[in-house]
Amino acid sequence: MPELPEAETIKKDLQKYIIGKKIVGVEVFKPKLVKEPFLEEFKKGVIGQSPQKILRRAKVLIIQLKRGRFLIIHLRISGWLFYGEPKEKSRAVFKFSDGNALNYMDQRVLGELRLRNNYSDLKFIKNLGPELFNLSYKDFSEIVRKKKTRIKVLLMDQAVIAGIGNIYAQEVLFRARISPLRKSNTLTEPEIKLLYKNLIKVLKEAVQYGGSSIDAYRDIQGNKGGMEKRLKIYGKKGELCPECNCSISKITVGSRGTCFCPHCQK
DNA sequence: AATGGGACCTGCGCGC
DNA sequence: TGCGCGCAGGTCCCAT
Repeated sequence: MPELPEAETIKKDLQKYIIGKKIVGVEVFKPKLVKEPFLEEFKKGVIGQSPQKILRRAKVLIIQLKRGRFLIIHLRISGWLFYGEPKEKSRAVFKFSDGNALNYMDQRVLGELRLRNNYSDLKFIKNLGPELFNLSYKDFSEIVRKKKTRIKVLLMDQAVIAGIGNIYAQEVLFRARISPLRKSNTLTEPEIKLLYKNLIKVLKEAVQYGGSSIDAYRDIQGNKGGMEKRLKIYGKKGELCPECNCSISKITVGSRGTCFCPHCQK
């Protein structure tokens, strides 16, 4: 679910709500979520700990604890966090000494919880390319001109640029008027410029509006994001294109559903 | 090397 | 009303 803007929203919320508080209890209702160490050791290691700092790398949340330990939360597709009363559908609950709980919510149970001494050698961290907001136009342009893969697949390749997923890839391509099927190395200089500009603009806009709540995603207080109302193409198959009034198409690109306007996006 | 499909899971909405 | 199917924000693994 969460792409960069949703993860960034959660990061800011966590900074506001859990820094310095003490974890006094942990319950895990879906043991499969805990990838390491073994469940009992995970619980023992987390209890008594206190979040010092919240980090984000791409779509992954990293909670820095004391004594050089890190609680790593990968939300995958349907994960989100809720701070408050323990919730009925929680997959895991971290109880704090102030009586509140950080609930790990995840309809599809595809997420991951890990307790480790480091995070940089985890596969889904170490293989990441540069963060989108740290990527210069020069570097972006070089990547796009060099690669032959379809542009949408490239945008979603975390080893190339970290943080973009299926919602924002579609959204950015629509705004840049580029077909998701175009081979990366066929983009012209003005197209690459427009794409870069929109990448930064749309993702910043999404952070500003607290991410997109298409289905499950909520912020830490359980509120919807504001960005889904501003999406122009994602999930709008059969609706009218806001630019040209043509019907919006849906195809599969990189084995993911992809909406686009065949008239506007060339 | 790059690409495509399936697996991992649950639950929703749709059509019959 | 009930059931089966397709589909969903990510990532990894395998076959080609």
